[in-house]
Amino acid sequence: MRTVTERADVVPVVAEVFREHGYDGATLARLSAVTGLGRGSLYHFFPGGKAEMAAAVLDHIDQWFEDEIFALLRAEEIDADTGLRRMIERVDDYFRSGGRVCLVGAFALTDSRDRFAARIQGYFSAWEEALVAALIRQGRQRAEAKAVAEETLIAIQGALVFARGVDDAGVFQRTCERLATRLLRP
Amino acid sequence: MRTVTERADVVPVVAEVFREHGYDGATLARLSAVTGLGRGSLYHFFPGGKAEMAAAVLDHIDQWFEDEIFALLRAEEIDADTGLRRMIERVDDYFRSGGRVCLVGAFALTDSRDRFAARIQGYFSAWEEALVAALIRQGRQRAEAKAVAEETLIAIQGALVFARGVDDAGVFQRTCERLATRLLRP
DNA sequence: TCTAAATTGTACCAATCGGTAAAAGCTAAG
DNA sequence: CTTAGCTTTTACCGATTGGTACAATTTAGA
Repeated sequence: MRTVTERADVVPVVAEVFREHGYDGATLARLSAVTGLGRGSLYHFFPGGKAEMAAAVLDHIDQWFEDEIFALLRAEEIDADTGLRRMIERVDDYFRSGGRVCLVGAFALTDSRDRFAARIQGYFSAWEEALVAALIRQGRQRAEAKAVAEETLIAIQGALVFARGVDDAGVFQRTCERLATRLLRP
Repeated sequence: MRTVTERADVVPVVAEVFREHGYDGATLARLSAVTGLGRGSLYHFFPGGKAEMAAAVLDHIDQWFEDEIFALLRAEEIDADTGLRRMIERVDDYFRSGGRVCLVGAFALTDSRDRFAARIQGYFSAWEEALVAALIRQGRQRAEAKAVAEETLIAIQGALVFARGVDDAGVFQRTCERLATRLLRP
């Protein structure tokens, strides 16, 4: 091991601070405390400060979804239904059945959206396009596929907000079940 | 007029600051600037400071939805379908077709939820219950009504997040149209 | 018009904000 | 063992944070 701490190691833990507190609520003091790194070390890894940390977190999330979900939906060697079923499973797992919030969705709601507009838009668009591809491979018309994909992403984001609002994990699980019956061909 | 400025006058303008910037992003400097009131005046109307302002805003929103939407859904003298149609119209109007965000939803996503958990939960529950009442009056089974109501609130919240994320007002309008066909009896 | 209360402006507070500089410590290659 | 470069610590910066105290002002009722 060349270094005790690597930038790659600190990104996921920094991500949870942004996820739970939002951009403004993620103070350097908290980021420092939770990573165990002093301000100096933090600025060594992220010379751009808070903004660069948040950008790195968004890139990290993008990459995770690309590898674990989008690729699955696009892969020709995987049955479309199988890909869609796995997407739902992994999404349910990733968001801990609604116990975890979508960092990108949370950023989209406040004025932190303006700062990271391109990354936020990229996340949603990439997901939507991958979903459309799978739905078309399933045999659907492009128009129907686009509508279903949009509905799906809306349901996931909405379920995360609603589940947190009423503090009920059941909301997200019921949504995942509904999505399964709506997405999978009978 | 007894006073030039009343607490009731400042709540709506303060609300927009919380809506656009979130709880942490709504600084006293901004609240003071946008209301035209100095810190002293702000603390005269809201001795509890920022937390009391946010609480007042949440109460104000609660009241608006109660008067303009929930009452409509519960009123026995109004046809259930009519009430549901008007709800969709007023929601579309209130959220400016997705150009405006749900303050309660935004609060639910960060740790500001803990501070205002009861009010946030109350907002969502009241809406859901009013919706269920209208759907039952429409002739649906309670179980189906609950499922449709939950789906509806999820769709609204999700559409607001998604619309802002991809910066496309069309998202919210399409969602409203979908809701109309799903909620109204043919 | 006088007075008491409601309202506002000014000045201030400690704490924390994001960010910086540079010395000190550590690691791995030569 | 030296050295060069990565990493961390420590101390610090000015600006801004939420909040307070209180005098000055305005208002409404007698």
